[in-house]
Amino acid sequence: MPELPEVETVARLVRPRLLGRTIRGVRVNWERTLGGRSRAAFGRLVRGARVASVERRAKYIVMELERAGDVVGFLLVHLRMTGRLHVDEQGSERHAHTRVTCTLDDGHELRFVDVRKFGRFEYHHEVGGILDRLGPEPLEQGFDAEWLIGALAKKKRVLKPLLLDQFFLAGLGNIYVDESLHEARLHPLTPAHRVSRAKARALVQAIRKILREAIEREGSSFDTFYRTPEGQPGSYQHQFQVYGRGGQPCRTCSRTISRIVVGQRGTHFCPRCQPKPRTFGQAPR
DNA sequence: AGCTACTCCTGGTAGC
DNA sequence: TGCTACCAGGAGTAGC
Repeated sequence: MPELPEVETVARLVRPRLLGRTIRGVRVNWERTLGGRSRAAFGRLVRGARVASVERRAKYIVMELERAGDVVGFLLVHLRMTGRLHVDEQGSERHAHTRVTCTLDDGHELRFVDVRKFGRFEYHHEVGGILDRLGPEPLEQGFDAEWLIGALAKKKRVLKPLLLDQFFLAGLGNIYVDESLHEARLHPLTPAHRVSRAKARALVQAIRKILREAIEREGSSFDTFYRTPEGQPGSYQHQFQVYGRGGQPCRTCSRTISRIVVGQRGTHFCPRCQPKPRTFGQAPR
């Protein structure tokens, strides 16, 4: 699933191909991808606009659109499970699951391909209302041990769903939460307010390290879905310590990795490296 | 506040 | 071989 490292990789690769390009035409093959706007309205808003910037915020790719030098709106792209962005030559073979196509003024097309149709390719006049509500970026300044210690103390939720919550912390998904919790040696069911200061510090370091390494390897590609816009798979999946490794030995201690379900999500951890905190699972006394 | 369940989707695969 | 049933899951929502 595309998470922060995959989305960052996509943004970096499409940016130089889109900056300064003007969108000449739009074709929509699956209207729901537009997030509620009609094909006609979407086409009207986007046609003739020029791409002024391509950035990533959380798991969104955000493109500023301008007309006559003024920013008039944004394309907000979310890959969800299986979304991919391609910039291909016009007339080149089109992927069967292409949902939205924007023809550009340089003979290329921006194509949004998405097998499972969960992804979104939306136009918004403003994005502040959406993006400002999200939690901090894990690789930027607002995310540090001091912040996390304070934030965890206020929450009674368990770590796994809390770290998946984009309003708490932006960008993590199922893979990198499991990997980060293993790296920090924290059990996924640990209540947030019971995480020690030392463990919170370890978690900050773990998240930053894992995301940086994953970006360096251009993300993870363990199935046929995620590819970089160059068509290349990422390679971080070879570094997985726990994700998708239920029943296999832990690479740290050789104990068998457990797979449980937490909040409808497959959750992988090492019972020895990530022991349960003392007081739960036992009868209160 | 925070939990569960449900929805959106389709390709892959297990089981027969 | 061909069929059915089930699974994966990010995010939004409803209900408790």
